[in-house]
Amino acid sequence: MPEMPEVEVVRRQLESHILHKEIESIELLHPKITRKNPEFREALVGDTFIAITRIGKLLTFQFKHYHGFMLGHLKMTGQFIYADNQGQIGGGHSLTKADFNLPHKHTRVIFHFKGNSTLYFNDMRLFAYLQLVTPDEKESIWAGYGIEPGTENYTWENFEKIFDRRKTSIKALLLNQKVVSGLGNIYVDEACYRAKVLPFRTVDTLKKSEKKELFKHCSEVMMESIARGGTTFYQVISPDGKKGNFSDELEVFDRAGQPCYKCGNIISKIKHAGRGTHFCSTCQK
DNA sequence: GACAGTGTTTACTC
DNA sequence: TGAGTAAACACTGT
Repeated sequence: MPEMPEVEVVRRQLESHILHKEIESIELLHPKITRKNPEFREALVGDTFIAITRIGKLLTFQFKHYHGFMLGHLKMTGQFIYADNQGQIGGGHSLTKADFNLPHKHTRVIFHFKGNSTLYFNDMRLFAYLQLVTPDEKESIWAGYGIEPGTENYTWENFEKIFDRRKTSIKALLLNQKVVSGLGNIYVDEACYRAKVLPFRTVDTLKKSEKKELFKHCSEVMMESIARGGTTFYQVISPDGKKGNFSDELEVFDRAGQPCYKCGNIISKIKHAGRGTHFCSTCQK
């Protein structure tokens, strides 16, 4: 599910719940999640999370003692859920881990903290991972990411350069994490709609004014989504067990066959760049 | 029951 | 090097 706004919401909630808590034990329920690293548990038990950062959709955890990082990627269906020592999800509202049947058959890793709180890492499809890396590995992985909305390197000067010598489609370019980091299928479709460009156009046909619109809306759509807790369709994704409500703001994604809010034309859906792609053929050129 | 589709990324082609 | 496709997997919806 998650794109950058959803991962950022997860990061913030994890930060508020698990920092400075000592890891008492770890249950590894599926070897693939930790990339079959036999030292995973041994490396982290007794240690403490001290920082959680993010680049694009990649979470990066830092520890008090372990000299290295744990990278966490949710891919399509990964989720973290936190339960406090009373079993309350997110540490104190009406939901409990019984409401989520935790742990369940898709729970892959469980962190037990001193004081009896728990962090569950669930993933249905087994694409997600929690991986230990050295500081050098972390640096080189981070260096591979493109410019990211909401950070200082997301400037018009840098954005304009991503179109140089490229002939791929707008959608394929914006989905490429090495070029722009954080955008996924939902927000690319939404940004193209707001910028009034068709996502399958090749980037060499874009006018400067259109590139400027994309620059603006790629960032705006993600910032608005973070403010609303992200986009959630049918799975709860955040450690607090709460749903984001940015799905109420989606103008084209998942709206195939329904009328465009601006012109009333029916929203189209095609497959492009290997992904479901939504657009209004009247509003977007 | 079979099969297409799913929000990500990467390895593999050409 | 860039671009397109399939595959990793387990579900849901038709």
